[in-house]
Amino acid sequence: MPFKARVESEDLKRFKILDQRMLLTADEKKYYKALLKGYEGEVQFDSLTEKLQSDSFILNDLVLEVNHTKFQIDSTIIFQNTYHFFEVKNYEGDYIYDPENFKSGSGKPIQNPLDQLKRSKTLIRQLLQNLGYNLQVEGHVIFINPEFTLLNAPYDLSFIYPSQLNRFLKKLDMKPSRLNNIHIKLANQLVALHQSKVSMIKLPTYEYDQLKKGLNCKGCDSFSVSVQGKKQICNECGYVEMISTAVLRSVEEYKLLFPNWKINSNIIFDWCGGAISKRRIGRTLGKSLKIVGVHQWAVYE
DNA sequence: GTACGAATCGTGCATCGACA
DNA sequence: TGTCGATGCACGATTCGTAC
Repeated sequence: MPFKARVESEDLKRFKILDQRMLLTADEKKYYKALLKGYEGEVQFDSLTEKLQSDSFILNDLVLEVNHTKFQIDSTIIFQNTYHFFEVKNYEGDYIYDPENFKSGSGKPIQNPLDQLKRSKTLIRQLLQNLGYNLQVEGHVIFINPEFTLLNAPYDLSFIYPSQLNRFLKKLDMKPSRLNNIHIKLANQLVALHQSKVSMIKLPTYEYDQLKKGLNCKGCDSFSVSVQGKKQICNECGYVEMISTAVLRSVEEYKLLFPNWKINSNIIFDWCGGAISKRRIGRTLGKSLKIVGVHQWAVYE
């Protein structure tokens, strides 16, 4: 059980909704797929670190700030004498190592993860120093995807390839470690310093009118659904969901995309594409949300 | 499988009440 | 004073769970 678990960021959720409800440009789509793949890789790495038996604290996904510089750490493990941090890459296919430019198989230059690692290491050292801790800092780039190959790579202990991952974690797990109150204090401080509201994701611009309205399927995201009694049935995959649940799920999407907008049955009626009557929507909202005000000034919170 | 009751839903109508 | 969205009520239809 990690000291700080990873949660899917609100911006990634927003991107997913936008992908379903509007036509993204090719670049936006590519960017979203890369973000999603990166997140999946991090989750995959989390599932491996969770198995560690040694006395350690795992903190996933930290966004910290030192001297007005923000930086993100995919995964952190605090041992007795060492602060391990990890940059997880879910790259797939052949990549070519070049000290100047890391290149994908197609020859497209990408940022060398070692540069990112060095920068994070410097900032972490500064942060620990500022907080008054004297721990050794070690960083690694984890290539999590088994289909990844890095050509022309120098021997560098900072890179952990898929074939090395299990051995690496096993070695890490054998590290003698005994945590005490100082480590608990550090872990709590890091969680407190974590800037959950800061997002490194750049969302496409969107407006209500350009978004697709309607209820969608929880199983396959299709908007081709039928309402039969109390249930919504997907015409594509056959997934069955209670109407009330589908409406509330849709309301959550609306709230994510328009956090400052008011919610009433009329707006949600439109957001759901008019598939469900306003009275039914009103009843559903009334059961799960708090209503403030009356008549046309009523707002659900 | 059938019967039954409870819960839920859709519809229509009237009413409420702050606002323009 | 008209507008407009929420609300209450009545009624019938549908769905669901339970017992037999």
